[in-house]
Amino acid sequence: MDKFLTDLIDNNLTQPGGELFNSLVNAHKNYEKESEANDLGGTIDRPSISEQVSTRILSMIKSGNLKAGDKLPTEKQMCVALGISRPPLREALKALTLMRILESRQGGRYTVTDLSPSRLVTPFNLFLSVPEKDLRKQFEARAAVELDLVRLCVERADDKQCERIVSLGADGHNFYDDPVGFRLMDVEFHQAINKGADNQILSMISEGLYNVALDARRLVSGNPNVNEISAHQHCLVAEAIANRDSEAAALFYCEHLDHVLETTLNAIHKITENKNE
Amino acid sequence: MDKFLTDLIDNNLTQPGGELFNSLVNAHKNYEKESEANDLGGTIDRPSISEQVSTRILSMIKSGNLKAGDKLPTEKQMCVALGISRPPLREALKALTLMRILESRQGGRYTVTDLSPSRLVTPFNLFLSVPEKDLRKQFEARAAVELDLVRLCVERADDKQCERIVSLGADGHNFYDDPVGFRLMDVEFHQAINKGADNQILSMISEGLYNVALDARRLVSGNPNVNEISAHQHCLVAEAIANRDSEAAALFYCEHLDHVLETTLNAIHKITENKNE
DNA sequence: GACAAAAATTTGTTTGACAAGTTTTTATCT
DNA sequence: AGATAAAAACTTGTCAAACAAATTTTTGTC
Repeated sequence: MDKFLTDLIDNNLTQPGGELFNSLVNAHKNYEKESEANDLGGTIDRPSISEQVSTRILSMIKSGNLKAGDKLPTEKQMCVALGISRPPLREALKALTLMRILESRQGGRYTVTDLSPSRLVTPFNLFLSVPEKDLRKQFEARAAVELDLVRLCVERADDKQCERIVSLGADGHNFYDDPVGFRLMDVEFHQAINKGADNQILSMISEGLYNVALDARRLVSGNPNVNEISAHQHCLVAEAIANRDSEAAALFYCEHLDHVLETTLNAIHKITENKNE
Repeated sequence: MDKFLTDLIDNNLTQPGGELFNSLVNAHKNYEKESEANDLGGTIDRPSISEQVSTRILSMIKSGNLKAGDKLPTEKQMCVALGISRPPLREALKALTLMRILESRQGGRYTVTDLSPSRLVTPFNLFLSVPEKDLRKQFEARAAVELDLVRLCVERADDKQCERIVSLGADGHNFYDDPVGFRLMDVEFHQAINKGADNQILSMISEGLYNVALDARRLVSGNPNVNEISAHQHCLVAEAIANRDSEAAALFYCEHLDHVLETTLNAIHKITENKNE
């Protein structure tokens, strides 16, 4: 654990921001001199300590000095190592916590999360939060991303992954009357396809879009008929993937998206009608 | 400005997390009673104040109560409005600052950034911009999104928009030796296509991916030969769009992406070779 | 040696203070 | 009266010390 502290202070000096952090360690005590020492016209907008620390920790994760599951030293230790006080350090730590890069519990220590894409999507769906008016465009975007994921899945998934997709598709028939169960299965099904496609970036985007649409989906998943059709379409997609038929898989998936969109729009219309009564 | 404070406290109660925040406003003063009042088995892992505040502000941005460019009240005002002390509030504020959602200057106030995808993606190119293996996947994702944008553009762009795309494509020939100018033109060209496609969600994703790749692109855009080929491909794409030939446009765009990917990979290889010397 | 209670440790929060930069006000001069 | 510069007020950035709440470690007992 001591190793972390030394790394935190003086490692990766070649990386951008390294020299900046060195000046940080010397703190602001000799700050009057810094202005003339830093005469290379560099940092006009001196970043705050919390920013420097958080980018520092991020760069340690990037360079592999800090891996998923690692425990950080205590706040006190980091404070004395960096020569700063607790509030700025905590600001940096909490910033990384909000980004789902670190986790903390009162009494315990800060730990690095698994850094899985599903965890890191959170900020992405910030600008994906769109009113239901744009539901069609939302599904247009999903079609672009997810159809490509399906095609990639056909191309790359191994037999084991195909099996899982088929089995998840078949599972859907058991959840016609169980909205929560059906949604959970649905998530699993889509994630299995994403995993088979083996492109984290696209998966991340897909998950973000999926989560945005999830509120609306809650409206329709209570309908057994809708679920039955969805389950059937899942099976068709799964079969096509297992048969390595890219075109068919994309086609069936497209139909599935259309179906979900239509039923969602219907549900929204019904609700707005009821409201107007 | 007063409006913000009232909104911050008691708006959007229907949103998830709303009731949680209400209990926050009442603070921990009557915390002993909360345990029996909160008997519905709810929050076992009580999120920290800073987390609650930051998600609160985020939800205000999502719901439109807080728009780009808005100034926040002072820390003091927010503290008394929420009934919390400065450090937790600052932790929340700095977390959003690190995510490029807020900006702050010493002495000034916190302001909401323009919330552009290029800004919000910055903290994340940490994870995406690293190894060249991921570069291919990155371009795979771009292909999925941008090819669809091109197809939509062919479908929806009016004549005026087509003209602009063609003219921007032709402009490229003037910037073979001007890396900065060429990149600016490149951005305009892509944005013109995005605008013609008329799907904000896909445009945002595309812009985000584009900006992630921008660091790498800086490496190659200094090469006049590369720029010449790119400009030529732009023209082909623009022509196809103007002719409403969806297939051709997608094909040429695909070639363009391949070309950029290849030249970028070459540039990276050269750099790593030089490092090993 | 296993288990429960107590102590020490650690994060979460509060209060108060000062430094550094920005904005507003005030005073002065033309 | 209006423009300009100095000064005051304000705001964010940082530090310090303290306590509350939860966890981990130690200790004591059986």
